[in-house]
Amino acid sequence: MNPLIQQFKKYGYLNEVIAEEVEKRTRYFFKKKGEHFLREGQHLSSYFVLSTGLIRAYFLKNGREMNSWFGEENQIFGSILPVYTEKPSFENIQFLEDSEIYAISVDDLNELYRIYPELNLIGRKIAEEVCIVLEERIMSLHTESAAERYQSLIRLQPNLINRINLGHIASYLGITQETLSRIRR
Amino acid sequence: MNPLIQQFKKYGYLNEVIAEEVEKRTRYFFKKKGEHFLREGQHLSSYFVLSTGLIRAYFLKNGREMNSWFGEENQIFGSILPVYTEKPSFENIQFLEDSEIYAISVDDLNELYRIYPELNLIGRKIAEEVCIVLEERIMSLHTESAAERYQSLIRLQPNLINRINLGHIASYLGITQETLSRIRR
DNA sequence: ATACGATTTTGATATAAGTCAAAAAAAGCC
DNA sequence: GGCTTTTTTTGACTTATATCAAAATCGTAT
Repeated sequence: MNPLIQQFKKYGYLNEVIAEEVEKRTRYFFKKKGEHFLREGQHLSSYFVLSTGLIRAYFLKNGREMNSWFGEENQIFGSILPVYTEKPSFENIQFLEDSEIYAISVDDLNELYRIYPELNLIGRKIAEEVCIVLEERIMSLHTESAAERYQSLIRLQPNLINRINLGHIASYLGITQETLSRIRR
Repeated sequence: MNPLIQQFKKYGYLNEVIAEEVEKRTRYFFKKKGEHFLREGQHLSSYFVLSTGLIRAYFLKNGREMNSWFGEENQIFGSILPVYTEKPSFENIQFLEDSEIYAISVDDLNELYRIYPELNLIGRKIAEEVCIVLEERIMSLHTESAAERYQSLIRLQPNLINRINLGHIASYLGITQETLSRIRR
């Protein structure tokens, strides 16, 4: 059973028939550190899971890279936004470590939603859980100082601190790396 | 057909049977300006729509009110978070104008999801659309200056500026009202 | 061990936004 | 219309964080 199906099963019952259909449409990739999964402008939406590795999503703002999120092993994530807006993605997705990735395209997934409507239960719960994560991030950006945001990150994703360099973390927090260095001290 | 059902129908097909069941479970309220719909600590999750009126969600941070969002007519919104975390809501919801509100409790909705699994399609699309709105807010808080965030608000919800006082808007933007007053000038 | 590039820290200064206090303007109310 | 309360603006000063420059440290390949 591939890791993507394992993730789906966390959110609701997935019968054998549907699991088999997801399996058929799942693609496996091995990518080396530094490679990109998605580049800005490509319109390749998908949900995916890493069995090993680490990933970041970033976009360009005034020519500067800004990290929007990091992903570790056994979390489900994806770029959903472009699917609905029909705009090309402004998001870049890059591997920060050698990674094994299992992905299903949103086109394939939409086909499965159509054929097996009960799969929408899982899709709904995933989206609702994403909402909660996004709300926490909003709270953090809205109300916390730079130092507090750093503490929140440590609380929510403690492993990241040891796997990701200071510049990337600072950009995720919306501060400069000099400021983060001073906070750490 | 109540406004809540109208909103649901924007996201996908809703047959007569299900629409009737939603109708039965919809509650109507009239609330005067200043009244609360939800207060912190109450665990009454629901989706709702205003046919007339204006609403704000806020929470307390160091004894100070911080606005997290505003809602106008014919938008669907709700406090979903507490349902999943099983924690009491930290969110307060208050009417900024006399309002007519149509609400369905999340308990009722979950019952309908169970009986009519095809309703999950609509639930999924609503949650996915909420994700997009939240992502825009994150981008704004993450990358923009106070003045730019004010411009973004004007772009996304232009009516609010005329209906909501400066203090509330400043708190939503994460700045003081003195700063917003200076930005406006 | 040495040397190289990448990453992190430190220092000096600049800027955006906050704080506190008060005045001005607008909105409600009898 | 005049009075009170709320909202918005203005001013002086403070603080958090950014910027620019340089030094120190770390990681890794030779």
